[in-house]
Amino acid sequence: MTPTRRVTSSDVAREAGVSRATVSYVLNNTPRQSIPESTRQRVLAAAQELNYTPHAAARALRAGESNLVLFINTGVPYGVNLSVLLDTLTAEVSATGRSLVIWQQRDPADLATTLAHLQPRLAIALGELDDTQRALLAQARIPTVETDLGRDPVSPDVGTALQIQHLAGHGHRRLGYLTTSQPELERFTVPRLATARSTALELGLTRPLVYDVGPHLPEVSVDALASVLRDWTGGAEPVTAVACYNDICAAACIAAAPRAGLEIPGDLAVIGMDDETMSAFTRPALTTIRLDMISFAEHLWERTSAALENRPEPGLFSSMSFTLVERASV
Amino acid sequence: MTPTRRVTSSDVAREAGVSRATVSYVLNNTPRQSIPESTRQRVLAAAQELNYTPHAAARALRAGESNLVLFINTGVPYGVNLSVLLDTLTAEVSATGRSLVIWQQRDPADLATTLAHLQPRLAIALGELDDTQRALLAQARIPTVETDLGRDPVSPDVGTALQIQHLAGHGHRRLGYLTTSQPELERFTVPRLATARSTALELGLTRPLVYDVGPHLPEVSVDALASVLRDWTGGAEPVTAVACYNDICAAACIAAAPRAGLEIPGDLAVIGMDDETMSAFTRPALTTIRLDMISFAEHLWERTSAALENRPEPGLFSSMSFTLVERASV
DNA sequence: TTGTATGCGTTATCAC
DNA sequence: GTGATAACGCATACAA
Repeated sequence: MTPTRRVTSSDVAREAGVSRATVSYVLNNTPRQSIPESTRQRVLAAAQELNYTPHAAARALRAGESNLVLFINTGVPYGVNLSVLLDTLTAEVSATGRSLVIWQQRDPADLATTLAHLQPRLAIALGELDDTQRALLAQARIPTVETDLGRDPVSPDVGTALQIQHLAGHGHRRLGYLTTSQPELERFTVPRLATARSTALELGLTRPLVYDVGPHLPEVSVDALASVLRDWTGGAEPVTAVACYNDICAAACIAAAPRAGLEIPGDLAVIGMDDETMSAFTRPALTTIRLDMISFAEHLWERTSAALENRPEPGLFSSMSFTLVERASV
Repeated sequence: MTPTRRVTSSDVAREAGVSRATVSYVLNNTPRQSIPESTRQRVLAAAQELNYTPHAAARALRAGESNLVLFINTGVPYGVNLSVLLDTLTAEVSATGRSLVIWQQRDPADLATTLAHLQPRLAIALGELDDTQRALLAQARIPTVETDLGRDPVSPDVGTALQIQHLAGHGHRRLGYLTTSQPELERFTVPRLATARSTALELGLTRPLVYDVGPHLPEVSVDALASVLRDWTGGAEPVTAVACYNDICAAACIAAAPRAGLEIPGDLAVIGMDDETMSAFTRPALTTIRLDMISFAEHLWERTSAALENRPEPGLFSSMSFTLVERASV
């Protein structure tokens, strides 16, 4: 492991017997500059031979901007959906010669350091930024797109609407809704609950009963949930179906039902959201809503690169990308 | 949005009535240079006022190295575990004044571009790199730590061993093992299977029967699995317990059992791995192995920063960090 | 084709 | 002790 110096464009220039300027022109295919083929080949060969890679920092310094796109995850827990989003976005961004880089937020205040280290050209925030962070990004003049998972800020919440419509389509009039109070998820839970309510209203259903399973999804008490289900289904006007914030809530609900003496879907229908991998293996298998994350990622990048190039914003995210996954719980 | 120029150290110097050198000395607390308090205050005030942030690229160019630590995810799907690992590692790294940045690998060949853009000081790879990638990192002289999720390359695979021991402790002598052939997961599946076999051997159990549920976890056929379970449990020497590569396989197994006329845990015990969130809500609730990802992340960073500072490698990852989560499926 | 200036922060060296 | 000058790191693009 000899501590060899970095290969710079000077090395290539010397090797090829030309100036550094020429090296730069050849390697960047500068259009305004014609280079004879023979020289070009010599330079290319030298670069190849020495395994030359331009120094990113120097390039960024000179260009005044970097090639990085920063993805800020404010705390949305990872699942298949986020996984696919990140995958697709990464490919999309790298196709433009840039790199997508993900930053997992712990302390919002650390954003300053991260920005200073990275100097991204662009930022995509999943979840909600606070005002200090927005100011920071604005001050650094980094165009930023804030987004929800599968929801364009201006698009309607099609997923939740689909849940309610599906239940109504099966004749259910009195619904329950399971939500969570996990703080990082507020940005998602609040609008989903609102959509559930308004869709039920539009469809002429009664106002859904709501239960908050608590702030920590892995620790949902199945017994407490069972007793809620008993209450909901026991009265004069029993709830016959439950829509859930996500598949984890739904799985808990499916686990709780038998303890309340309820059979699914006979006594109680349950619909989830997100189509997590394990949802295919609950008993009965969970009916849920799947979002085509690939097209959402493409839409998101469309919006982002529009911001980058001062193009007009693209239209709404297509509602066709939400599909009902019909299994056995409704 | 006035296209104001960036604030540079020259601006601060002018504002404070000193030279750029002095600004640098003050802002970096350079030990070899004494600065009187009055000057220091003036510089600090000016920097504050102008909201000065040093240009990362310029600094990196000068220093010859960046403050970035690159986390390369070669394709491990996101779940709670990875989520916690990333969270913890991010905090750990940022405590040292660096930034952890995550790169989701799509095309292994894109690593070259990413490295060129980022010039990370250090790399941590989750999953297996190919030789081209290793060469690339070596050539760029970026110290790299390759790792598995929860398994130090030199530590024994305690998790899988625990699974088998737990089943043996409950009197099971004939085991089945469920694995997957998803290519990105090979790095995990192969050693786990090997450990399952060797542990069974050590414990005097019969050699486990193995079934591969296929390359794509979300599409496991529950029916096919049910028929395998029938085979396994039907012979003269029936399998009485199944250990699974992960909780998803285990959930599929729990879903398949009733179709094979098997009751869990009465006729067949099932144990998973990873303690996914939904595992608490299967029926019966899944017994599984949890890894304390926080301590694993700390260990990983320990190892990584040792590589960085040429300190000796720390010891093995403590096996105490694996715990059995006893629920109802064994 | 090439010399040279430019972008920005850091630090060795030197002057007061 | 205090602070300024100047050179350096590397790639790029204009003028010659």
